[in-house]
Amino acid sequence: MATKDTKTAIMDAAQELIQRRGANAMSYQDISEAVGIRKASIHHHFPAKEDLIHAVIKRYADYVLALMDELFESKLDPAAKLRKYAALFEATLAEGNYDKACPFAILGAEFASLGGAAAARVRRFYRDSEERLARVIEEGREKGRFHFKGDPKRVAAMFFALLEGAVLIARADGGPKRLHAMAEQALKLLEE
Amino acid sequence: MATKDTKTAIMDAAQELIQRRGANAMSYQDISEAVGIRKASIHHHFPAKEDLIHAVIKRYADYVLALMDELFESKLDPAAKLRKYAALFEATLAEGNYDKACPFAILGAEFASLGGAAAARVRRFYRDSEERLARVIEEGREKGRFHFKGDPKRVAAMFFALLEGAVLIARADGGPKRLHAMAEQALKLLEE
DNA sequence: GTCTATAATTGGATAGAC
DNA sequence: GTCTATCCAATTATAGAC
Repeated sequence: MATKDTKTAIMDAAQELIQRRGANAMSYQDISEAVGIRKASIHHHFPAKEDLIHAVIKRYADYVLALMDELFESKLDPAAKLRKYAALFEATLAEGNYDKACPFAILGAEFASLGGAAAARVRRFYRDSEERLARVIEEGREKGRFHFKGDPKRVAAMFFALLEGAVLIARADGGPKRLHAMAEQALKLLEE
Repeated sequence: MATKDTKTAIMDAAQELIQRRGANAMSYQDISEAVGIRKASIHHHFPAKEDLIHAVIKRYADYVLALMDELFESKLDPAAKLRKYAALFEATLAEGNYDKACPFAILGAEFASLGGAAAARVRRFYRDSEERLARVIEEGREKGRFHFKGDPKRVAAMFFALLEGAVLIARADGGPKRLHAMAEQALKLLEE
């Protein structure tokens, strides 16, 4: 197998930098050093920084949403599905130096300085995630595993916001274990 | 009354920029234009950008934590206390162009590029907020208003993460109403 | 305390050779 | 597709006059 092509290597480096420091704190110079090529070469693949950011988050969204589909369409118990979903956030934070967050948590904070295409992608990822979560939560209620009043969509939005917020907070204090505790507490409230 | 002193005006402008765009996307030039002074004058009050960021978040933390103390020590019902607390986040988002978030949600995302003093403040604000919330949540359980299994501290951490995440997500999609719906759903789960 | 002027560096981006 | 060389704007920060 040929070594990873340059375009992919650039996107990988950019994604890591975004997850650790944010898109505003990421420069072509940083990527250049990580990948081992010159700044001008990055511009060949991604003419503007906005193009690179957009490509990275599109790839990430496609990947995560496909993962969610696979997980949520499985035969697992609805509670187990949500636990495995939450574990994805924990796994991200547990990588390397405990300083990687979900890119969409970071970009939510940097929303105002995103280009139009990237901003639309972020918004869409929020909607797509919540929509999928809502189906699992509804399934859980129908099967008698979850007990709550109100719209499953609202519970889904709540659970999603909790995880996105928790990944930022736990990164600053407590790490993956703390993130796990927060998600688990929400699940307990639903299961009660 | 004399007009607002320059130092305060600089901090006000910086805070707004942080809440809208983030600390990394905020420059002395932006502040200079907002306040109507020269860049060099800002350096007289805050020699380095890190000093300014630290001053702004210290002031904000002191303000919010004092507000929380006043609210949480009142005679209100514990559920009403949490609803009023959540309303603070909604009010922030509802200001101006619906694009202001809690500074500590933004700075959680920018955590890696913060100076040591600012990072410590952010961490401390998370802890202080959760500690105060935990007391109200415990009070609610003792009074039979909230029903849940597990540690009140975990519920507090969950509720806090939910609000910090929700303010970022709702800013991108749905606005204050959506933020309200998410907080309300969490309260319903506690009250059930 | 505020200004002008300027330094020193970094950032995103382009032209053109190889 | 990658490189060298370069441009231009922005950014943080300082020196020194008023």
